[in-house]
Amino acid sequence: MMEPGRIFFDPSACHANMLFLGNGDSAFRGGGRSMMSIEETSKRRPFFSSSDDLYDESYYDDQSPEKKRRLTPDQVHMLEKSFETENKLEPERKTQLAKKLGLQPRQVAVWFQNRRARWKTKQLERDYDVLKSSYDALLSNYDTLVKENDKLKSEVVSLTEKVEVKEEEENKEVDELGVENMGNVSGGVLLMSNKIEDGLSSGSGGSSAVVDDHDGPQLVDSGDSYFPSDHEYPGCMAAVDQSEEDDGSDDGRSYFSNVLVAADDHQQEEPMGMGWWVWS
DNA sequence: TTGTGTTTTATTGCCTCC
DNA sequence: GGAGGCAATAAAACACAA
Repeated sequence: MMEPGRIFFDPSACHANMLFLGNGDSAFRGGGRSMMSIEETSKRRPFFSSSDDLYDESYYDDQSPEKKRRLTPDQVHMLEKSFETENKLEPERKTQLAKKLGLQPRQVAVWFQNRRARWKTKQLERDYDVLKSSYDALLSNYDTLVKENDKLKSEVVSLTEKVEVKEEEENKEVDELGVENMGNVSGGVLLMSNKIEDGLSSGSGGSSAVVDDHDGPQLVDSGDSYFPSDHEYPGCMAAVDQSEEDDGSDDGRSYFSNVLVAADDHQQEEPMGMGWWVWS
């Protein structure tokens, strides 16, 4: 059984690559690259007809030299390993890889180019997921805060009403006493003074006191926040923990990692000197 | 078997860097 | 101006459901 990759070491098979790819890596590049001629275009080879063909010896014997092939699993594996090490290809490494794999340098370059594009697409998907999780968490916390705020507002209204009722009762009492002690001014003043003192001392048990300062009752801040503390709503600004997804072999590097870095401590920072990744 | 969506390999044109 | 990167795209291979 001939190993699928061997076709690329076979001179006749290499001829097929040459026909399609031209004579060198830069043969098709812009500037110095020459455009593919009509004749060359017409010589495009089809890929393998099926994955079984990859291992079918007769397939290689029978097919015309123009047949374009998919890379063998071994070739892809080696390319993946190389990509994992470094996602960009210096000319020397490209030549070495091409020799090793029996491919044209141009094929290796194209494979790396396409592989980078695939990586970028995946990365964008991951970034989207992270952002969406972060957004959902923020939205949820916002709803909680709105509800809490409404609850506190209704409490304030209720307490205010109670204070007003009590004040009215006290005013009535004072008025009644004032009528009874008409002519005894000093006694009335003394009684009113005592009532006021009683009222102040009886309402000062909590951390916040309601007092009458002529402009209506107010909440006096005793140090506790009106709003729920950060302790009460932890992670309000933090993104949801992003665990490694899919095959786990890719990095969590983000195209907008700066945006999320403060929000997600768990976001993995890839060593950008091209520490590398693979997903299968 | 066939239609359809996805993946892979390769081309093209434009851009940037040296 | 050449080399190489990237986005967009073509087209064949592949996967899979009906």
